[in-house]
Amino acid sequence: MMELTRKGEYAIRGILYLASLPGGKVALISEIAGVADVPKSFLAKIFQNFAKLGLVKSSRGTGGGFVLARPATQITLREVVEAVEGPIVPNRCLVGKGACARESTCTVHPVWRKVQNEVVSILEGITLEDLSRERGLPDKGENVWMS
Amino acid sequence: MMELTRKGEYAIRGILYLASLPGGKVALISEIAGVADVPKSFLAKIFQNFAKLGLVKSSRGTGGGFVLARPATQITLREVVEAVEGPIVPNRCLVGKGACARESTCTVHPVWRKVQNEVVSILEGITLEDLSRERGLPDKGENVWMS
DNA sequence: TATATAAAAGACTAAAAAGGTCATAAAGGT
DNA sequence: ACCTTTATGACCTTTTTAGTCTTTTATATA
Repeated sequence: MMELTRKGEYAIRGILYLASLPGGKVALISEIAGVADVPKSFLAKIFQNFAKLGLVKSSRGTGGGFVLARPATQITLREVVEAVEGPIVPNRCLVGKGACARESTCTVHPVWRKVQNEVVSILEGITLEDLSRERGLPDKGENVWMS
Repeated sequence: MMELTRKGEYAIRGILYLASLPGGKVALISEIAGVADVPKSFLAKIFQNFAKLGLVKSSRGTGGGFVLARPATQITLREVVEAVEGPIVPNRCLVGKGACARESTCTVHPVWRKVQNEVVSILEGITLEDLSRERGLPDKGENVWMS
């Protein structure tokens, strides 16, 4: 249950590479695909979508490529994940008002709502910066991510 | 992302009906399917699996049918969900030791681990009893499930 | 023992989603 | 012009989802 697709993994690896680059440096899709170990034309699709959604900026021709549209501190993991996988919704019941006929009586509903809130808030709390900044060694203590 | 399948929904609705019955009362698959509004032969598969996993007990022939194998207070939503959907694993990386080559360097890893722990602990904290016992009216306050 | 009743098992299917690939077009630089 | 690089859209294969249907096996009861 709840599995990230390959597309999602690829997307994260790709954009994370971009975030690891010195600010403003553009990267070619073939470069990103190489480093992130993702089929090139598949990653291209993913990044074209990122560009549409305003997560990255693209430019064509010589010297073109991709850059983050905003600083890595201002892009959350939630945005990236939702960009590729769609909204985080553990159950059809939660997609929108009236989507589920049972809504008012269903006792499971609030449980899924809570799951949704929990997951969203975890992913919202992590930026690309957090992820591309190398973690301190485990025995140094203070691992922000493990609860 | 993270969507419960129809099978998962059906499973929950079905077993919840069983949990709502006076203890020890058997129900026919056709009865459960009717009440839970699930295609009968599909639900049959689901319940055969539940039986194998020891969530319900089945008996054939006249007077046969299905009963919960344990009291509703001792079956968690986690068990039910994992019985149909498999383990709760937000990312391939988390399925087992060595499943992911990047494991030691991947900074996203701990985030998924945390998501997994959160979700599992929410679902583990809810029993079929909690779900079949009707909730108090919303304005009575104290809704245990909404955070 | 024959019969009706119910779940168990397994084969089968259609439709959708996942996971790509490829050819061509359009834009930008030299 | 020509080369580089992204954009777009058509296409494809494999896997998963969401079932159905038939046959078999177990059980109670007349």
